[in-house]
Amino acid sequence: MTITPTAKAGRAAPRKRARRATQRVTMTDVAAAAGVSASTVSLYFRRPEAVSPHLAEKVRAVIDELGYVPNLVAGSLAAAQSRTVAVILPSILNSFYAETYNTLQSLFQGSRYQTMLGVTEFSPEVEEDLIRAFLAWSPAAMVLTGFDHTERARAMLRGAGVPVVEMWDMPATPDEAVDLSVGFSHFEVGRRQTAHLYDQGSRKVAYIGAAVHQDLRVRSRTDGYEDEVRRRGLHPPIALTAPDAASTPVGTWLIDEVLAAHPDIDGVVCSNDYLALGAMFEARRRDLRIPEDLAVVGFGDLGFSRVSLPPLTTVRPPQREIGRLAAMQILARLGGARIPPSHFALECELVVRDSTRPTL
Amino acid sequence: MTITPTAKAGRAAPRKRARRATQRVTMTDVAAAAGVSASTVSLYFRRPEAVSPHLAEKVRAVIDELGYVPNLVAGSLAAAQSRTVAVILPSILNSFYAETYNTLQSLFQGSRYQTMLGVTEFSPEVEEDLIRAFLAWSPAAMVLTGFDHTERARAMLRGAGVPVVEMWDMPATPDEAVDLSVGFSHFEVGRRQTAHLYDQGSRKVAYIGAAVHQDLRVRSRTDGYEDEVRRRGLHPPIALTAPDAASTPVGTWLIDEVLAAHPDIDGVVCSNDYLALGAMFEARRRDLRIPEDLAVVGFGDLGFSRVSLPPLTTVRPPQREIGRLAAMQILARLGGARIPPSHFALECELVVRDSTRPTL
DNA sequence: CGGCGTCGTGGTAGCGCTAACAAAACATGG
DNA sequence: CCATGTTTTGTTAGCGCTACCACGACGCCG
Repeated sequence: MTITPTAKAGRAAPRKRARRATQRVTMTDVAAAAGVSASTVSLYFRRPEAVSPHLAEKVRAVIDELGYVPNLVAGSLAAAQSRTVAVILPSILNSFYAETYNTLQSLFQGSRYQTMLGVTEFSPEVEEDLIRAFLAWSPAAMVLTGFDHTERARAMLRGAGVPVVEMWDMPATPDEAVDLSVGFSHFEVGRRQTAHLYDQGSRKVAYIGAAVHQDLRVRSRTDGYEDEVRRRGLHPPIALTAPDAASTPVGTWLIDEVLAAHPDIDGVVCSNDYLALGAMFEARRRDLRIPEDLAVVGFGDLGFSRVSLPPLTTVRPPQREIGRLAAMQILARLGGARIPPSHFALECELVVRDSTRPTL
Repeated sequence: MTITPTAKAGRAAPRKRARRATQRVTMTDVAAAAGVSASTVSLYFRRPEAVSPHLAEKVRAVIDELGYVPNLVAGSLAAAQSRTVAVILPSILNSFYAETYNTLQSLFQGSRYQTMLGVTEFSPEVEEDLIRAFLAWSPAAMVLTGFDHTERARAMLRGAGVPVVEMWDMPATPDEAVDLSVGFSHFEVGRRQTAHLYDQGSRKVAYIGAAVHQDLRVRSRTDGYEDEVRRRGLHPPIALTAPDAASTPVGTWLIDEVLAAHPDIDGVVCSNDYLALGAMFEARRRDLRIPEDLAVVGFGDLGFSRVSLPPLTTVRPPQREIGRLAAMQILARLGGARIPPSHFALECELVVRDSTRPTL
């Protein structure tokens, strides 16, 4: 005879549903301890000045005593909006994007908004996923880099009903942007870098770029270079680009290739200061004099550019200013201002140093 | 006779509370359209394999058709936990921390967790605020850098009841760590950098460091340097440090100062490759030969170190491996594994290049 | 002094989802 | 074919907060 295993004794009357344990201090606890209603506590957080000083003091004391931390998840659900701003960057290894993020974070933090950062590594598909994920958190605003999104991403952004800022580029046409944008013309930057080399005496100027296929902004700078070369008409454009991310080793490699094919170039425009640094290392290794034999101009004005050997002429993008303007526009909108979709065009500064300035 | 302004007509019977407009597609909409219950849709998202293929197909179709995006805020509230991992870094301008973040993001994304990034700029107070803000989102886990937190921050972390990983350092005693940790000994790194210079023939080795007061890890490396110098007993330690963030210009400035006070040093340990780069630029500007007159060792193995002039000897920290291990431990815990608080000690690799290798 | 607007406070219905439970549908074995 | 498991699906009560509304207490004015 088999023994019935685990003969469960007659199950008790349908016991009360187990209350899900959450030992966390809630707003209701605070209200009870302070002898006020939950709405008063809520009001105290959202508009402290609307609560009488007497009660406010009492609430404050209880909050401190109990160590109450408001549950933002619940708050965001009830308000159908969170105090979160989603920021999407192509890369944070690129220090200019990183600096823009720093500016954004500190400005938003000052207004009690939390930033969430996502990194796409230049893939529009990854970007689409990130946008979807962030939107599921009902952010108060979205900040993106560039205008290169998938159709679906664009649709989600349009339908989100929150301020959207696209930064670090300029829309070709007004409706290329989803909403607001802050940036500058990379085409102009490329042209200006190139013109500067000719103006300093170069007669044959090449271009080296990295991540061109992923980063449309690099592409625009390349276009600016080609345009200026054609305008001068001294030689056909010589542009060599690598699919890899911009780095110093890639710079040495690219300049090596360019010099092999065109030993007579006397100037080179680089899509990035890291590339320029690599190019300069390689040039010196070949005993080329900079700028006499090869003038070099970069982009980014990274930390080392000021003190490299020789100091590097470069274009300084308004990294901080981009972040500041983006944050300001968003905060104004969130504050109720009716700002129409618009673009804020900034300028880059050409910082001339010895890598293009012949010593007399 | 005054006309009553805006004589509100006898207010209608307490009208039904205005339903807050939310045109967003909800799970209930999906359920209705698919002819199933909401919990089936919910189940479909959490454990698709538990739903019969027939219904799953139907649900999937409706989701696509309606473009439904689950509201994670509501989900997190109900589940009392979100699929979010908070990551706090001291800086993202420092590319090794940035690389660790990249690794974390991609690993967590693969397991459908979203990362939230906060940057402290090396301030424990900012860190405390960030921790408080993140905790209000009930993250599934927290990842921090180092062990230097305020007492309140530590208390919050202990009470959070979620996995906590502190990375990039080694706890002095087991209970210095809140929970899990992944890192390596910076003291050992400092010692090893110094020993290497002596072993390569240097007789008088100085140390330059940046951000020492903010970054305890730099402090540990400095201690390692001093320990090794004392052990060799050839000269007293010569350490010069700057409060600024590590950068190439700071490197040129520091080596300048050191050489002014101690013209006879023949080796320098740098807390960071950027500093080392600056030091090398300045040394070459003074026509010092590297490594014959001055050997240089850095830390970080940044992109340029491999191709600089000369290539830089440096210590390569396991940036990716730190991120990978941290993510693995957390995912294991979240998957139900019972891992006790523990430390994972990693090794750094000394990469010897020409800046310390005399050419024969 | 009564009516009315304003201010401060409290009551309460959701926000959209998950988890616990219950019920239904299906499978299995004697 | 029934008794007994095992899936699969449905029902419902919250999660902790905010927004809307109601209400009482004042201050003000004619």
